[in-house]
Amino acid sequence: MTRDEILEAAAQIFSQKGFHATSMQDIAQAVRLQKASLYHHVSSKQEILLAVLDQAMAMLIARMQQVMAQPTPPDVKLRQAMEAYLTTMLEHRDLAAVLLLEHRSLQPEFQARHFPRRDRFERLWRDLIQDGVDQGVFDCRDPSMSGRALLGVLNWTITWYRPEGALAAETISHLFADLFLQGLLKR
Amino acid sequence: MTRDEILEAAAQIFSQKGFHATSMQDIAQAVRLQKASLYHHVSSKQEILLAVLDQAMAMLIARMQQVMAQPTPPDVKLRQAMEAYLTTMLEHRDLAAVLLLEHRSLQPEFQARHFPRRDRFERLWRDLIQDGVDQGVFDCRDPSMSGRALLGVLNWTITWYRPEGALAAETISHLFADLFLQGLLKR
DNA sequence: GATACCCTACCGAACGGTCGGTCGGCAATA
DNA sequence: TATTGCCGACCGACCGTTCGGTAGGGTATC
Repeated sequence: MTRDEILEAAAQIFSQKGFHATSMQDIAQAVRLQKASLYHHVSSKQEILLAVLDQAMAMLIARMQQVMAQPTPPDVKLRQAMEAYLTTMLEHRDLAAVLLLEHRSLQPEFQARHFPRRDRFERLWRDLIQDGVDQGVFDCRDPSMSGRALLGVLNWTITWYRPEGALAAETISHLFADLFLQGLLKR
Repeated sequence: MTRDEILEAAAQIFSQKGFHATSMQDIAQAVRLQKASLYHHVSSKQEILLAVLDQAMAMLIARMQQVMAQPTPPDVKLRQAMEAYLTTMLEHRDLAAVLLLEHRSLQPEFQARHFPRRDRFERLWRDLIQDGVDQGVFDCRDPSMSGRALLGVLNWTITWYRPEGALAAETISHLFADLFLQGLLKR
């Protein structure tokens, strides 16, 4: 039994029942250990949550920076970023769900460590949109608010997406990208 | 002390700390009662949650049906619906936050009662978009997915909006409506 | 080859504390 | 006298965490 296996199991149960509704007993049972044995690998339940959050952020940041670093036109880059973000999230739904919905269960000292990382990540999106505006490709009154809208569309997906559903992550990301770039109105 | 005051206080604390992190003690303290006294007004903690969810749904449905019932062009109606939804949500942030984020803390029997109502509500949005497509005002490949995107933008607002921020609910709703209808691309 | 030692992984039992919820009774009102 | 609203005391269950101990494999010493 490794620490990573424990984190993975914990993420799965956290994403299903929520952090506070999950007991150390639940996690121990999932990895077929006694709950006392968990403390050989982790120091507290809060530490598990923080580690899961860190893992999720690291994965998303790595995947996004690949896209962001390319010298691509803003509209194409936005499409790529959306696809990268959505596919990564939906491939690791447990991690993503915990990241997006359970961060408020962190104790304050850990939140202080986590929030700056998250803010830096969200700024990537805002900057991407701002670039598009500066280069005359995008037209929008409030780039910061457009960024929030975009993250809303993408993040909310975690609340309704089911892998057995008909649509693949790529398909969804294309539909969302078309909608977000072209708008709903007929032209 | 009335039942409604208890529900209101509970909603506020639920929205702040989450359902499972909130104790009956917390709620009692907020309304300056002893914990035992709460049970004179409500039958269980779960019942409080269900009541709060019901209240939130009822409020949103009432407000939305006013807009939906009008014989207005789909694009205008969509703008109005977005504004109605967002202003109602942000005026009653506690209720809305519990509705959107805590429904999974409901015990299964109560979820079975709640989810159909929520699904019916979400179908209102999808139908509105479908109407727009049928009337040739909207252009979209997958109305159901556009509805999900729209609800994502709107619902996610509850996670970042702070009333002391610069933007009023109406302003935000107008920005989102422009973005959603026209798209981000310059034309 | 036998002995002593240590380390990793694990477990059973128990800790203090908090949880949601119950119960009998008190005081005010009608 | 009956009812309503409230409270103090209490319950069993479960919580996260700690502790002492153990099984087993490696490893250095004799």
